[in-house]
Amino acid sequence: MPHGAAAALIVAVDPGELPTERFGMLHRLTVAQWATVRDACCELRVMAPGSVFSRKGQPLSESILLVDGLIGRHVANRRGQREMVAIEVPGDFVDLHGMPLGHLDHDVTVLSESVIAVFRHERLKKLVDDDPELAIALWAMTLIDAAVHRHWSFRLGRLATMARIANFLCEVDTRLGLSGRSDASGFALPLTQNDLADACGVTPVHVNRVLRDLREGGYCSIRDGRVHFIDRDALYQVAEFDPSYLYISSYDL
Amino acid sequence: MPHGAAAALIVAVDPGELPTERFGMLHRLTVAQWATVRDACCELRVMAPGSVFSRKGQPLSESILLVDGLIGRHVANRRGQREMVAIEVPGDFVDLHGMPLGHLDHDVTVLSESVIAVFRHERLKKLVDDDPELAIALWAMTLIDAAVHRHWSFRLGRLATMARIANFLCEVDTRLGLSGRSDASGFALPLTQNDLADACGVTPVHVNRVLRDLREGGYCSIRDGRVHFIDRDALYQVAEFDPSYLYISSYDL
DNA sequence: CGGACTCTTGAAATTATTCAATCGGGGTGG
DNA sequence: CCACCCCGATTGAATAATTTCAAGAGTCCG
Repeated sequence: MPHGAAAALIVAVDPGELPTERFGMLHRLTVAQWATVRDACCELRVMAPGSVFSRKGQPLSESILLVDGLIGRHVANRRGQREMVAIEVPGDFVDLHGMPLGHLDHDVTVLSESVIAVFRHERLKKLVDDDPELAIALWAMTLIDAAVHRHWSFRLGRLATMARIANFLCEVDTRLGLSGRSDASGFALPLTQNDLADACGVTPVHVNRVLRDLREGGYCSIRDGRVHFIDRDALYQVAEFDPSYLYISSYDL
Repeated sequence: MPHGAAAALIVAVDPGELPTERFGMLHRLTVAQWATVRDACCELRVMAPGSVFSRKGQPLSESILLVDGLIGRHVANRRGQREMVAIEVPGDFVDLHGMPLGHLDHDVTVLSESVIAVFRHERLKKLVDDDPELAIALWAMTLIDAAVHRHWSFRLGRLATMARIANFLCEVDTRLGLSGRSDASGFALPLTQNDLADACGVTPVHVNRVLRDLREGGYCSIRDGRVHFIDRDALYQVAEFDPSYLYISSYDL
């Protein structure tokens, strides 16, 4: 398969493989709500990195939950300028907003090999029609998404590049931590410097230099698709990271 | 009253003054839905510019709809750095997301004298519990909010400053146009250059220079709190503005 | 081995910020 | 009533941050 192609489902998996335990942002649902939602899943798929799950404007009839891996959402203009406007970690609904809206304003791209759970809109619609509490819970999950967007605007508009990249890393660390995918030594982050540049609104060359500064400044280093903390507290400090926008305290942990 | 103080309700108005006709984003509701929502309004208020409607973290029991004026939402950190992460125009629900979430991750500030309609969460909750279609419609309105956030991330991350400021102006023009508040000559925009700087992630000094470039480049000028088009098409061009992210085509006009 | 992609570094050019100063209008206190 | 003050707008000059252009090294893969 040619590199960078808009590839393709690798393999379909039995939806029974979907964890019965909540993980990540799914902790916002009660145990009963997750059981209800989980039952509505029609399919599990494994997707290859580089594949495009859906494109801006395309009519949608299903939404997906990320079970494992990393997915990005990108806004692009005609000139091919691309900005990553969101990154999804396990436990996130990637495009639940496609259900009320019908189509998306951005592309959805698989950043690293991912397992996704597919939900047909008609079944989700029935769930929320029948259960106003569940509707509010799912609504709230999309609203946290929006809160993260706001934080990204703040990060892009007001933080200097070192703080900006550090802040991005802290967010991913914190969100991955919600599903046990981060520990005191660091976390897996299989992104290229190009991806980081897309997410942080700078050029790849500049990302490279700032990562060196973070490394030489004793904050963290990135090697082999993994962030290694050198001084985690210092990193959070230089990032000016305050996780309150993630609304984690209101999770049902 | 001291200048810049966190002031104050000017006057309460009879909720009967709330228009029976839909305006702006409210066109996304059906006529019947708007009648239902409108009935749930408990109060109309006029607020002075500079007053803070609500602050990050503060528990909320009501949400507001902007009827007239301009309202900004700001994210700030401890160091006092402030970024405007959203601007609200008439017809927008300013903090509907406060209902499912309970508190906000940002401040809500009145940018110019505004009329707001107040809705108690308990009444909104009852509306959405009783009417799944209305719930989805309100949900979708908050999702368009998120789509605008994504566009702001794109704008901040990928557009050069002139395109960035122009793009901001085009967005406000388009959104104000939905309630007849913009015409071929321009539109009222009672913001300071400082506000523009907050919204576009640059310094006020730089905003000033770029506004001069826009003026001398024959795009638009800002005088007396009003944007005057010199060449509206050229402005939209230099802004690389594509309004699809506003989901206007799916309005019930 | 060739090709594609990623990471890395240097140097020059460009963009944006910072610091400093001026100007004008609107409102305030004397 | 008027001098004063604050704020917003404006400009210049020096400094700092970032991009652009160019080149080279390492790696993976067919």
